[in-house]
Amino acid sequence: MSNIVFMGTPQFAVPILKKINQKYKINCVFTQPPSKSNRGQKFTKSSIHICAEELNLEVKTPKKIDEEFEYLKELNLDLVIVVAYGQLFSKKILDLSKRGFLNIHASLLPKWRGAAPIQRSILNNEKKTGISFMKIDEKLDSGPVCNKYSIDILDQDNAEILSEKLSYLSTEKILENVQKVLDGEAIFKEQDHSKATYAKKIQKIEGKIDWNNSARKIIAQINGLYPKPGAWFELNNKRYKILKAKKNKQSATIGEVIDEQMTIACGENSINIIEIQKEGKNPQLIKEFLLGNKVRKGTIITSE
RNA sequence: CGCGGGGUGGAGCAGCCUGGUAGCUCGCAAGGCUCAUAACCUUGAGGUCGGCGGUUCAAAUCCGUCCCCCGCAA
Repeated sequence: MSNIVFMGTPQFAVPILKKINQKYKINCVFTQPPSKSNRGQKFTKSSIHICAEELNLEVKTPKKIDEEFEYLKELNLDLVIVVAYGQLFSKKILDLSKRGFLNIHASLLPKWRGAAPIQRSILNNEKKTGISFMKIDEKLDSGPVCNKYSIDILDQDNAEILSEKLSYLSTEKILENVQKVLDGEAIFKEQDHSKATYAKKIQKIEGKIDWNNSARKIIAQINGLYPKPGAWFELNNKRYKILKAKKNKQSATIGEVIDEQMTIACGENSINIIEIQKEGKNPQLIKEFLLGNKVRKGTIITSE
C-alpha cells in the first residue's frame, strides 16, 4: 500500500480527487484554508475541502505548507498528487516524497505556466490547449513532463466549459499516470525552458470591454473570463456583464447599438449578445432582458 | 457587523419617493385576417404584489422583522 497525499483547491480538482479516491487510499487532502469571502464576508471552504469531507478524508489547510513538514515526514510519502493547489513548494518539502510531487497543469507546457492557463488560452484565441502531467520542482510549473494530452478549443468554449473538459480529460488519464509513477516507469522529460510563457492571474479590470477592439477579441474576452470575473461594460452607471455573445458582420460607429436586439458595434465587426447580466440581477437571455430593459437602437456605449 | 441592487399573473419589467379601481413588453388560450406565418387584429384566462407583524378609514406603496436571489469589494 502506497502512502499518497492529494493537494488541490478549486472545482477543477474535484473530479480528479474523486477518481483517485476510487482506486487508492489517500492519507490526507491538503487544500487552501477557508477564507472570508463573498457577500457578508463569510468563511468559505474550498471545493476540494468540501469534497474531501464528503469522502471522509482527513483535511489539512496550512497557510504555508512548511507548517506541516513534520506531519508529511511522518507519513513516509510515496507520492503527492497536486492539482491547482495554489502554493509553491520548497526543496525541503519536495524531498519528502519518494516518487516526487506529480502535478496536473491545465496547459501544454512549457506554454502557459502559472495561475490562469485556461483563461489565457481562450483570451489569446488559441486553437488548442490541454493538460500536462509533470513533476514539480521549486520553480513555477517548470518541472519535467511525463505526458501531455491536447484538446481543441472550439468557438463556443468558454473558460468554464473548457475547464470542465480539461478536468474530465484529467480524470480519464490520472490513474494510469499515477500507477506508472508509483511503479517508477514514468519517463519525465525536461521542458524546453526557452519556449516558456506565463499565464498571469486574471485581474478584474481585464473584464472591462474596450469597444475599439475587434469583435473577435471581445468575444475571446467574454469567453475567456466566463463566468468570473466576466466581461462587462457600463451604461447609465450600471454594470452589464456579457455572458455569451457571437460575432456579427455588421459594423457601425464603435460602441453603437445597431438594432433592437442589442447588437453592438466593435472596432471591427460587431457582436450579438446572447446572454447578459445586469448588476444585481440574474443572468438573462437577451430576449428576456430586452422585454423589460429598453436599450434603444442608436445608443452609444462608451468604453470610459 | 465590508458596500449595494432586487423579490409584483408563466417570463422579463414599471408602479413605491408624493398610500386610495394592478400596468407594460412577451408567453398562453380562443376567435378573426391571410395562400401562409414567428406577422397583424379582437377577446380571454391567470396575481395572497416573498413571509409575518405594525401604522392607517385605506398598504404593492410607510415602519419593524424574517426568508430567498444577485452585483461589487476582499
